[in-house]
Order: sequence, then structure tokens, then C-alpha cells
Amino acid sequence: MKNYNHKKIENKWQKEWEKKGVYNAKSPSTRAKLATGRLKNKKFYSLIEFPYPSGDGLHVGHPRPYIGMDIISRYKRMQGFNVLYPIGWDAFGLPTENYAIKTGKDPKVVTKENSNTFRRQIKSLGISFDWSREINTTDPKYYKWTQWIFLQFLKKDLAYKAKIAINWCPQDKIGLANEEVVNGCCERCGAKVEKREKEQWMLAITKYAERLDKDLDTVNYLPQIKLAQRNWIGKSEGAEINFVVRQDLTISIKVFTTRPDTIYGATYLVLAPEHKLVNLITTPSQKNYVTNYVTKSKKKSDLDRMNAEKDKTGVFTGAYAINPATKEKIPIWIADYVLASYGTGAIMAVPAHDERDFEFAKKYNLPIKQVIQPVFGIENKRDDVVHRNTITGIVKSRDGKKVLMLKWKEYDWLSGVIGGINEGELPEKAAEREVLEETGYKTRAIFVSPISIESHFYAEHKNEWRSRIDHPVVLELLSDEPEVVLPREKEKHEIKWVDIKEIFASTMFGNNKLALELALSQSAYIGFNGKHKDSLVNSGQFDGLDSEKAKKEIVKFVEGEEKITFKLRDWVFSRQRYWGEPIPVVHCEKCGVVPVPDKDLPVELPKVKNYQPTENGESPLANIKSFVDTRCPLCKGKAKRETDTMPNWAGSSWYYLRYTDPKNAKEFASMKNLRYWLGVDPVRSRARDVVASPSDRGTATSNGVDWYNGGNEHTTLHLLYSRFWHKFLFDLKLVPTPEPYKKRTSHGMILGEGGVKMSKSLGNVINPDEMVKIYGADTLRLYEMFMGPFDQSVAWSTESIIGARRFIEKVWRIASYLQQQENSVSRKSHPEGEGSSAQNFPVADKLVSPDTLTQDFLLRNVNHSQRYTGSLTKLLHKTIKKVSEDIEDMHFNTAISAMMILATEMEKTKTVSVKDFKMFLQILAPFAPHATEELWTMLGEKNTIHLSDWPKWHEGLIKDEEIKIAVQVNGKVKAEIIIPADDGEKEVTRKALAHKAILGFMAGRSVQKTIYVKNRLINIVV
RNA sequence: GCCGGAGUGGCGAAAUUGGUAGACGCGCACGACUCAAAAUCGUGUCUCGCAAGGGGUGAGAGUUCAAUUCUCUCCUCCGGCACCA
Repeated sequence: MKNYNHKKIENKWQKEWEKKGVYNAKSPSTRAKLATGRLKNKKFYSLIEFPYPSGDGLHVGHPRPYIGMDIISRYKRMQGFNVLYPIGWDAFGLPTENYAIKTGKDPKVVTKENSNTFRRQIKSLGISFDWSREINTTDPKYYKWTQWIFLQFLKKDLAYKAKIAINWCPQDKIGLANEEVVNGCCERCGAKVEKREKEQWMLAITKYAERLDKDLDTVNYLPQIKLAQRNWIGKSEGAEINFVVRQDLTISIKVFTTRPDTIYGATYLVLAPEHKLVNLITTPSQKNYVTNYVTKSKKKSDLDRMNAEKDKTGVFTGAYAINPATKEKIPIWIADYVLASYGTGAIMAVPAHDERDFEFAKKYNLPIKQVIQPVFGIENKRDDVVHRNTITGIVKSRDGKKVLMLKWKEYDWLSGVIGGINEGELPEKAAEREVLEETGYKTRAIFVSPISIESHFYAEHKNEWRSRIDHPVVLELLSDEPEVVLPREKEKHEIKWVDIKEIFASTMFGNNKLALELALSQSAYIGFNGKHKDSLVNSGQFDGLDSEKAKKEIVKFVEGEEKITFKLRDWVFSRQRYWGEPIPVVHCEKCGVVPVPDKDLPVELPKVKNYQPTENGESPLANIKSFVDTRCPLCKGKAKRETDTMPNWAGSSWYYLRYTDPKNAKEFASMKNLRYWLGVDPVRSRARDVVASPSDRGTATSNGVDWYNGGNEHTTLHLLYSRFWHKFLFDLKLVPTPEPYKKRTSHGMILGEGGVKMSKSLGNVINPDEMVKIYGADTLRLYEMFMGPFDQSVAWSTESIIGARRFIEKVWRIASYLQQQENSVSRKSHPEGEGSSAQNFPVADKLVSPDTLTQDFLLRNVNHSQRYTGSLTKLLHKTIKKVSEDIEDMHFNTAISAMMILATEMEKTKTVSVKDFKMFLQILAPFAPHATEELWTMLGEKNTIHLSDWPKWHEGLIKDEEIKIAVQVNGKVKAEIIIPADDGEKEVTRKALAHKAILGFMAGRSVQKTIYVKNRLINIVV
């Protein structure tokens, strides 16, 4: 057998696999014929985000997710699943277009060149993609259906045109995508970006907001992905309430609030500058100020708004509204901290309970009225211990005011130190009574301070001095008697005098200074930031009511309407660019907007000479007369084509559907194929309604793509957009499931050496071609999976890749040795085997009989991560188990580590049988497909390893007869003992105490108790 | 500011229903083999200490027989969002 040479085997096997179609998914139509073989009806659809073929080619970061999902796909294939693991090109987009502008090259040609490079690079890694299903979003046969789906949106009135503000670069005279705006300036020329109103196509994703939020309960996404989606959708429940401005003119202002319970504290209203009632209500005397302010804020760019974040501005309209709860007249202001686009564009300001309102009220001297008070006497229950606050001391503020200090106390030790408890009275109640009786003070303001005050106390039940850090709660006192009271001197507390400057309060606002300021200046009550109950004060008939209950009752009382609002905005679907799908509509003077009939789809991109957008910001298509001038499909009169194109999110919103039926010319995908691959196959499983379960914690009840892995950067937009499209298609009964993806995970980025982003400009890009050339694809694959946890970003290190290579070489040497052994058995006359390159491999004399290992080996290999004892076969089966489980959890790094341990042991002990070694090759195959295939064949196998049956581990072989446990004294490890696995506690204790190291420790001490943790340790407390 | 994620040897990292911290790999040192080198194999490699023993998972505290893991406060780094009422 020759030495390991990746160059000789990798390309060979890649060609062989492709020729035989080893990785091609079987369609449901051909499935029946194959049903007798290993491809029964189990299917598995694994998906990666298809790449954007850029001119730079692949860098080593790109393949990480492909390799990860490749391992999973190969693993599933070996388990007998019919696996669909497809790939394609998401090729519309700006970089290609900008390149076209610069060079005058046709983007189509550029895309072709780039995807050729990407394809060659990806193929050289031996990823088991089904290349027969390759798609390209810029292929008219593909974007025909993107356009067709758009027209379905149009027919259902979910696509519409609206005037909205876009980012406009005055120098380049083009509209910019958000990602092209860097710090408020144009990414290319650096000019300051302006806002400009333009007609844009929109998709009404907000109509699906509720379902997009709710159905997250039915899918198995990583929790942080669900959270990101939820935050982006931004559902908030509240109410709309009318504030009457002028009875005679029946003008009223509708506000949206999530806190109707605070309405008694609403001391003014604020309208967004763009609010339509602004002109109507402004009084003549204020007119000038208001007009000025409105014009000024309209001019403000996003950058200005960002800079102005801390400084709130506004102007009084001169008008007043009636607070429907208090019936009081409150002023109406205009301020740009209120957004026109959210809620109703108007708010009721409650400065006592909203940070922004508070800031504004302070600046313009508006009244602040406190209406929420936390319930005194906080009770936290955790670990079955009740934590309560009690008053323990008094501190003096800077201005001489006395404040009571509360401390978080713990029930258990408090009971030991407080005297004078009344029968049946809780100790902390007693303390509270004691202090309040002694001081006669009552609380007015209350806030929790996160600064910690160290105190020392004598814990009687422990019989020792202890110190602890307390987090005092500070109460402002009603009385101004400058008397200091030290309650409970028994407790030997050190009462600290604290300058009030040092105390920062933590409140419901999360702003400490604000709370302190408010507490001292307004004498207002402020709530706790945490587990507490808010109740209403200064709220008329609702006083004392729980905040949550009050919300509902007050909405009824003021005749408001409960309302759910979302942060999510409709999707701007137009780009004034060339390199995108043309929006397939025609503008007819008589008939208006007319969709292009299905038979005329696709509307293909015409050839143009110049890809530069036009002077007035229209797409380059607007300059192509032959494209623009057309006939109206309805009246056959003169008409003009739409020249806007779709954003690059369009093609990727449904590509996973096309993979199931990539060549279908009649529909975007047949229902038959969709039902099969999305898991609603009528043959195997009945289609079922998906019921949302609010208690869902990652269990999928939906069907869809079985496993979709992608980048964190796409967890909001792409994921949300494609869920939206899918739900829409579901409503049209064109797809069989309400959700596209059953499971979604993310991978971490690969950074450049030194932990910075890999980029061309930094010159730290590592090209996989070079790695494949030097080390081989298998080494690169192993290293990328071994370098760190799959979901975490990790810095590339060319220095470390050698470890993966050595591992493969080690596996190779073992195989050589085994083959040599076989040869020497069959040809006894040549025991050394001839022409062997395994010359460095010592043989024969060091052999021990199979399944019998030396005591030395046993001791060496009982380690923490993989507590194994016994034979190599045992270790093999443990490794099979670990690798199988780790693959499912994407813990590829630890799976490889386990296989390295096994390989080292195999080489060291030379006790491995060919049968066992082949099993090892099988579990390694998803990671290093080429080398394992080669060795598999060399060891006499005829069929590919990648469709062989995944090895099963035997539970009986995994159990240990002997285990090694630690012996601790007072929690510190002092010795280790080996015991039979079924030893009882008594026996183990006896053995532990008999150990000589322990005997030494025990001299002069007696055992208080022992704690025995089965298979782990025994702890002796002295 | 808010929302996520993360802080463990010289480096990438293991270990979380609390139970022997540093598996595995890189690097480094020494040894074997070799005329020599490479490759390979072996030994060692958190830290203080000759040792016996201590200390140690960003900092500080708490709970516990036992804390990288749980609780609290704080710090740093990375990613996302920016006045969403």
C-alpha cells in the first residue's frame, strides 16, 4: 500500500461519485422503483444558504456550513434516508452590478464566470451536493417563477405602490440600499445621503405579522433565532385611546399606548411632526414656531436624528386635549421623538413612568405625576427560600435628608439573629415593625440601589462571623427629624453612612441616576426593577388596583380599543437597478397597472450598454426604449413597462421550493414533490394541521425543510421574508405546509488569523484552493470542523491545520498495517510483506492478543472525558455512540477528538481487527470522505462506503465492569480508586478510607459524613 | 442605551440535570530511531514549591460536602437594533 497522497485519490473519487450519482436525491416518482432497496420512504431535506458567487472566489469561511451540513447529510444517507442536499446560486445583486458598471461587462457573463469558479472550488471539497438540481436565480427559467409569485401577491393586493423616502446620493444620483449607507454617507463617493420621496413597490408583510410571530411556536429554531425574529416583528399589545381636543369641531387625537394603566399620569400629549392634525389644532400664536419645527425636522437626516438622540426637542401647539380619565386639560406638543410611522403617530406622555417622556417633561417644565407604586414587602422565592427585604438601617443623604436603608435578607439566617419576634410573626416582619415603630417614619419614595455595601454579622446558627454584600434599598422619609436610629444592635451590623451621590437607584426605567433624581426632586414613588407587583395610586377609582388588571379596566373606562401593534414595516420591494428580476407589470394609460400575463413570463432582462442608473434615479432599464415601450395586455393600446427590479431577497425567498423540482416548466414545483420533500407525503404521513403550542420549547410541530443551517446575519430578514412568501403560497394552496423550515441552526464565522474579519482589503483571506492543494480536502474539512464549536466564530490558523493531516496519516498507517497483516497471513512465505511503505510501523513482537489490554493501558486510558476501561472494541463502540450523538448536535469538534483518541489507541495497541477498523472508517467517512473511501476499497469492499449502513453501537459493550472514581476529602481530590461498577456505597466507602493517601489525611480526624456520587466520586467530610 | 452571545494554559479549545478543570489538537522542550535531516514514536508542558502541599476557569461576593456550571453585583470583548410609546 502506498503512502497517503491526497492528490491521487480526491479527484478520482469525486469523479467516480458524480458518475454514479451517489449523492443524487431520488424523486418521489422514481422512489417506487427503489422502494425495495435501502431507499425506503424516509427522506431528509438538508439545506444551506446558497452562495452569492462573487468575483473574489471562495475563502475558507464559505465552506464551513457546507461541510457541517455535508456531515449531517452523509450521516443521514448512511442511515438509509433519501437525502436531498442541493445547491445553487443566489446571483442577483450589487457587487456584480457595480463590477458591470466599472468594466462594462455583461453581469450575465460575470455571473457565469464567478459561479464556474465557485462550482469548481466547492466540488474540490467533496461536498455531497446533488449537482443535478443546481439552480441559478438569474436564470430566466428560474426568475420566471419569481416574477410569477410576485404577480400572485399583486392579485391579492399584497403588492402595492407607495411613495416612501429612500436613501438618495446627490452625487451619484442613485438610490442606495440601506447597506450601502455607511454612517449616513454614500459607501462609494462619501457624499452625505439625503432622503428623497419616491414611488416604490411594497409587499404587505405586515398583514402576516401576527402569524409570523405566532407560528414561531411551531418550529425548531435555536432560541436566539426565534428571539431575533420576535424582536424584529416587535409585537406589542396595548390600546388606542381618543383624547378630545375640541368638542365643537369633534376633533380628537388617537394615541397608542401599551400602558393604559398609567393614563392618570398622562400630563401632556405629543404628536409626530408629520401628524396630519398638526395644522388643524395649532393656535395662531404658535403657528410660526410649529411650522418652523416641522420643516426643520423633515430635513433632518437619519444621521442628525442619531446625533440628536440625547437631546429631545419639541414645540407647544397652543392646543389642549382632555384626558379622558382625569377630565383635565393637558397641553399638546409636537416632537420628533415620536415617530409618525409607529402606532398612531401620537402618544400620551406619562413622564413619571417613561424615560423619554420624563426627559422631555424636565426640559420643558411639564408636570410629572406619579401613578404607579410598587407593592411594599417584596418576596422573591428561589430555591425554595423566601427572600424578603427588611429595614436595617438609616443613611444620610448629601443634602441632609434621612433615608432608610433596606437590605435583602435571607429568611434562614435572619431567624437566628433577631430577637423579640411575636408569636407567629415572620422574623422580617418583626424587623420591619421594630424599625417603623421606633422611627415613626413612613416611606415616601423607594428605590433599589445596585451598589453593594459590605457588612459583617455574627451568624449564631453557624457560630461564626461572616461578611456579606448587601444591596440596599433606600427609602426617603416623610419626617425630617434628623434622628438616627440603629435598630437591632444585637445583630452587630455595621451601619454605613453613605453619601447619596454614591447611591444609584435601579428602577423600572433601568436608569439609576434618573430614578435617584426623580425620587429626590419629585418625591415620587418609583418601582422596583424586578419581581414585584405594581399597583395604582393617584388614579381615582382605580387606586390600589394591580397594574395588569388596571390596563383592561381603564381601556373600558375611557372607551379605548385594545390594539396590537408591530414594529415590522412593509417590505420595500423596488430597486432602481439593472441586475435583478424585472417587476412584471405594464403601465397602461387606460387600464392602469396591468400584470404581465403568465404566458408572457418571464420578462427577461434586455441587453444594455451601460449599467449606470439614470440621472433621475430610475433603473438603467428606463433608457431601453425597446424594453419600455410595449402594448397593454388588456386593451392592446400603448403602454410602458415597469423598469424597477426586485431586491436580491426575492429569489432567495423561495429557492428551497425549486430544488424539489428544479426543471419543472409548468409550475414552480409540483405539489407531489413538495409534499414529499417538505414531509407531508400522503403515502407515509397524513397531512396534519399544525397547532401552535405556546409552551413550545424547540420542538417542531411543523413540517418543512428538515434542517436549514445558515449565517446569523440572515436570521432576521431572509428568514422572515422566506417565511412570509411561504405562508402566502400556503394560503394559495400552492405549498403543503404553513412553515418552510422545520429546524434552523446557525454557524459561526471563520475569522482571519488574529481574530479579525477575513477580507480582501485586510489581505488576510485564505483561499481553500491552496489548502486543498497542500493538505487535501479531507484535511481541510477535518480541520474546519475541529477548530472550534460549529456555532461559534473562530480564527483561522494555518499553523494548526497540520494536526488534521497527521490524523488522516495515522489512520492510513493503521490500514497499511492491517493490510500487511492480511497479506502475511495469506502469503506466509513473505511475513514482512513486500514493497510496504509502512516500514516505520513496528510489528508482530509488540502484539498483544485482541481484546486483552495491559494494565498500563487500562490505567492510562481511564480519563475524564471518556471514562472507558477495557478493550479496544469497547472503546470503538463508545466512539460510535459519541460520534453519532455529536453529529446530531453539530458537536463536530468533539466527535473528531473522540475518533483521534480511538485512532491513537488502535495504533498503539495493534489489537484492532479489520472488521472493527472498517466500522471506524464508516464513522469517519462523513468527515473525510475521500480517504475513507479509498481505504474501504483497499480493504476489499466493493460498494461505496458512503451508502453503507451506519454502524450501531452495542450497549452491552459500552458498559464498564470497572470504573475509576475520585476520592475527595472536604471537596478536594486526594486519591483515585478503581472499583467494580456495581459496588455499593458501603463497599466504596470502605475502600476509599483504606486508601493509604486517605489514611494519612484522616489521622487525628473523624468522618462527619460521606457523599457518594455513583460512577463519579466519593467525598469524605471531616 | 436596549437585546443577544462570549470571557478557561503560550494558542484553538474540552468538561454545565453542580461531582476528578484543562480531554483532543497546535506550539514548545527533552528522549528514541537516523551518518544526518525529515517523518514517526515516547515523555513532559496551568501556576507557586526541592518536596509535602497550596492557588487557579474576567473581578468581587453568596448558596453548597462540592461551583467553569446556580444566584447577585461589576468589568471587558464580539454581533444586532437604534427614541417602536
